[in-house]
Amino acid sequence: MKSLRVPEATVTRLSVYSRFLERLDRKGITTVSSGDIAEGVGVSPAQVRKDLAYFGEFGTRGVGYNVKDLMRYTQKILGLDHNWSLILVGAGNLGYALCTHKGFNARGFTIVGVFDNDLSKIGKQIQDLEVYPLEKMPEIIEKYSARIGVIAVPSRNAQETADIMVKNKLEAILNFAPVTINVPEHIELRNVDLSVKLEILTFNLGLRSEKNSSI
Amino acid sequence: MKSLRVPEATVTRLSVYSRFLERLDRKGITTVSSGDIAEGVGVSPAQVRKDLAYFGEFGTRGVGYNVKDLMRYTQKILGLDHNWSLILVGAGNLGYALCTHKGFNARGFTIVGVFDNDLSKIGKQIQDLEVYPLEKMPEIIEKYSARIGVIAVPSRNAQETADIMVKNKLEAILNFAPVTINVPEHIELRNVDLSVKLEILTFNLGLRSEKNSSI
DNA sequence: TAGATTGTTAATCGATTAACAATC
DNA sequence: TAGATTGTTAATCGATTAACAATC
Repeated sequence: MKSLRVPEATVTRLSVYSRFLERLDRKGITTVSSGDIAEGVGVSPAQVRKDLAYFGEFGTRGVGYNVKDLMRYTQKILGLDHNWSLILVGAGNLGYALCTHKGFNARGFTIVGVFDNDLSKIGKQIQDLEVYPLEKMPEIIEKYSARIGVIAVPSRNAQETADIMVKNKLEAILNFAPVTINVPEHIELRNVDLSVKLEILTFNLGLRSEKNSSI
Repeated sequence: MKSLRVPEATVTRLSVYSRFLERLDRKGITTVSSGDIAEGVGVSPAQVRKDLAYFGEFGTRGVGYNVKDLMRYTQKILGLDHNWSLILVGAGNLGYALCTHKGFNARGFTIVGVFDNDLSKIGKQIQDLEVYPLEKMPEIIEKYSARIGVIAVPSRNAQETADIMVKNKLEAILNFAPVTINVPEHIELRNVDLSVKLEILTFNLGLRSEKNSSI
């Protein structure tokens, strides 16, 4: 597996390809072409081949790709060939939702600890997890070798939560709070903002209304 | 407000600027420079000015931008100057979570109807919303002039749900199911995949381990 | 006026696409 | 072999950045 600068968009698409391949595999389909994948996920065939080319040669000229093999390759590339333990901070509505969300487990992500400093939440049970105070974080991280933290606290507490995660040696953070947080260079940080995509929709609906009204 | 091809990344950043400006406004700060915004949200000052330039001239040379004004401009551009009614299909864990999520309301999005075809879910109460059967969708869309639908059903039901939304004249769809769905050209569609960003993190952590092991 | 910061142009950078030789 | 599809190069396209004139 080559190791060079891969566009983040490529990694995102790889994740989509991976899911598509899983579906084909479940259907019992054994071979796909870049064109099939492209059509299935809504990109160009050249894009599919180029994305894969960052990581190696997985196909057979004149034939296409073996579904099961390519599926496993993409999963391996994305790090989905083994389980990941997640630490989650914030036992509010969003935190609760993320804990009960089955999509994470399906991709090999397991939330192994939920933390909150709100006394009214500590001790509560979320499925088979008990909400712990933040002090218990190091212990759980150690126990499950967790490397990734998920922030599901209100915006005003997001930065301090990130700081604690960094102090506790987590290496990557997924932030659901709609606020910019700062972490040292060596920490991987990504934000998921649940309403940004909605705002893109409303932006586009707005553009559309303008066009109509100007006719 | 000019109407030209605006990069989607610009719209996404605009949403981030908007939130940052709201925060400054709450703090009572009245003026910002592109450099301040850039530092606050982690982009370059040129990027900030360029993004704003798609929509007009909002600043004063030598001075900067008026926080309150720019905040309102960005909100208006994003369509956040008025409320949007959302229809949600899928009353499972994710659907429940989205209904109880306060972040939507904070940005002017109100879920006005929750639908599911699962008999065990119909009639249930999610906060002040009752889960209705899908047949009731046209009525609710009409009543609240909803234009946007949110898909929170399992992947296998996502396409049919989208089809129903299209048939019911919704104009935009936000899809939380991790599957590619097809809609007519004139429908705005965006996907939110809760684990894609996690996979980018695991991809990067994987790259890192490789580097370390190759030392 | 001097200092600061915008708005905008031109240069750079990077990603996507088209095209085709390689090859099954 | 003929047909098909990959892997890869070169061309295109688009977005970001640097730089600076405009101007408060």
